[in-house]
Amino acid sequence: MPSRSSASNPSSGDGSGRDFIRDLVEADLASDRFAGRVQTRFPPEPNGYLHIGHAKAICLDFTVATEYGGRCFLRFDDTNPATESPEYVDAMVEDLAWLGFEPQDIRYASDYFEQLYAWAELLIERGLAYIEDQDAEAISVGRGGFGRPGTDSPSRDRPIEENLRLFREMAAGQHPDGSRVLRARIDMQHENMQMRDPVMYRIRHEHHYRSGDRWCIYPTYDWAHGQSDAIEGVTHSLCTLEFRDNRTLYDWYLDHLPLDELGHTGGRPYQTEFARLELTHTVTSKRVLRRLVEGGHVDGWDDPRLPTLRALRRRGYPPAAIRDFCVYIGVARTNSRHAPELLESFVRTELNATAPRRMAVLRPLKLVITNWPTDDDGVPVTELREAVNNPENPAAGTRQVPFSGTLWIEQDDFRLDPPPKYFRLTPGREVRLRAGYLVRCTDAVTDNDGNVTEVHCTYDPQTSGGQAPDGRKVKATIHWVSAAHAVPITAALYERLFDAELPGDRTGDPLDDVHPASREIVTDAVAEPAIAEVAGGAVVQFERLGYFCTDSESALLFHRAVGLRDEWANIQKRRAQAPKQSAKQGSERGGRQPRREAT
RNA sequence: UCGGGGAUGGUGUAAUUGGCAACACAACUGGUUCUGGUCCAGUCAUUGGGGGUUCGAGUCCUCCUCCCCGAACCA
Repeated sequence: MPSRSSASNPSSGDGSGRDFIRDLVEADLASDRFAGRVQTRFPPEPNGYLHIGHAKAICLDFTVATEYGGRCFLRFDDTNPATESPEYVDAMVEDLAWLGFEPQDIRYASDYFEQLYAWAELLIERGLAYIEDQDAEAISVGRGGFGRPGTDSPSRDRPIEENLRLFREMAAGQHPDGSRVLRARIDMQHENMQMRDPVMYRIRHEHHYRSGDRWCIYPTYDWAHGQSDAIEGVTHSLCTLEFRDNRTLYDWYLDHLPLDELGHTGGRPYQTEFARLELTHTVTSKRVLRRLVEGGHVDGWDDPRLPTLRALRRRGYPPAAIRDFCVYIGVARTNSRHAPELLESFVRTELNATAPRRMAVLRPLKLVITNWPTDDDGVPVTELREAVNNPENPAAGTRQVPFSGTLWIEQDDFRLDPPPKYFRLTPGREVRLRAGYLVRCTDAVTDNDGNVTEVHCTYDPQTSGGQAPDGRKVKATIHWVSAAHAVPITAALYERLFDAELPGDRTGDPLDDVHPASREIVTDAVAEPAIAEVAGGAVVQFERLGYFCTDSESALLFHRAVGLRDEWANIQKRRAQAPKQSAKQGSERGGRQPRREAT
């Protein structure tokens, strides 16, 4: 797995660093199609927040450009004033920077409205566009359907002069919303629905966050996108698979425009499609995300359970992990859905190397060392233990952790009646306290209900280095926090927001699959004193528990980014389902097919 | 129904373009270890189905099956 994190060799699963898009770019370079230029763009509509799905497109657009010495612009595809706003523009710029990409320039499709308008008049003059009087429904009917040709609109043969006059009237605000549109005059019988006289302009008497009230007609996506690419000098216009059919139209528009006037060297841009990134148990649809936020299912657009980039940031996912993930999954023309675990594995890989270690106890159980020394006043001695900050990185140094006779340990780390393969503390057994001593459990105190309230141990003063002089071994090392020095913290533990692999697949509404207990707030957790030095937004590893990110607004609130791999949890899981499995096989008599864990 | 795209293990991505099916995630086995973490070693697919061409097919031909996208004045 070393190739995974070596940024020098971006790979697509096989470590080759090649894919069909890079093949195309290299072929174009070899044939000098664009006079040696490579230029891409990331073109979001500013109507929502960037999410993990965008991250893949961003990584592709930017890395393809930079790998070949080209450039990549951020372009806001702001052609629909009804849905867009400057807040989203700012958020996208910010999130893009956080992800680690810097566009050579920031552009706006709205800056091209004049040019688009001029070109539209040109197409009208050439008889390639006309003003349509029919309403949206009539247009839809006239378009026909799959396997059914469309029919020409009565407006289709309107004289050029009249088209020009009406178009100018539309632009001048003389016609109400929805009364007319400008359509390209292509082919109502075309087998590709996109080519059946697509709409180029619609009337919207609406304020645009950038162009203000200059316009009351706005270009559609298809009429704006390829032309914006051409204006900017884009060479490779990368987009997702569902735009495949739009490509024919993209080319048609560009073929009928005087692009030479733009002055770019090399040929005109062309579109290539790749599969978008989808994750199981996850939803990226803006509509659904909005319902989650507005319906109070999550705390906001940066709730750590969401797939938005700001949520991942708040949760503690390092941008490098997201980038590595995007490079790793590669680009293909096959729709695919990845399990979030894969992303998590990149998060662990990154954080394992970088996150400082600390000790914290989520569910405290009191452990008393009965032979711990006291001073002359009978107060238990406090000793400073030296703990390694990151075993993966010696340069991270060490820190002092106060140790004394009364400690908090994890409830999970003690059992009165240990199940098989349980290595942790139990009466009579000796374990190691991390960075401390070997301790042996002598007995435990229980309350009236039989719950363990306190564990008694003796420590071996000879084992300060963590090893016993006589060479005896222990099977477990557990973490702890000195009770007298404990800093109270709050931890937020997350499960996936949706328990269904494909949210909404069952009932049609993804919200029906919202996991009711996707977040657990642990309020009585404690941590070692050094936790206070951790800056907001920083990520630490709580040893044996996982990676936790401090909330930027609340210093002692920790979001768990991801847990550690947990073999003990797997053993318990297997044990829990084992009886079920054998019962099932017994009753089925031939059907083996060992049941796979569905997660 | 028409057009477009696609199908390789539990999952995802590869395969020098007709030549030993590779890498990773997950899982499992063992080793190392002051984190049941990390690390190391190992196990886990004859490529959707049928037929054909070939010394040789994941790759070429053919028939079939299944999946995704497309009929906004959204992008």
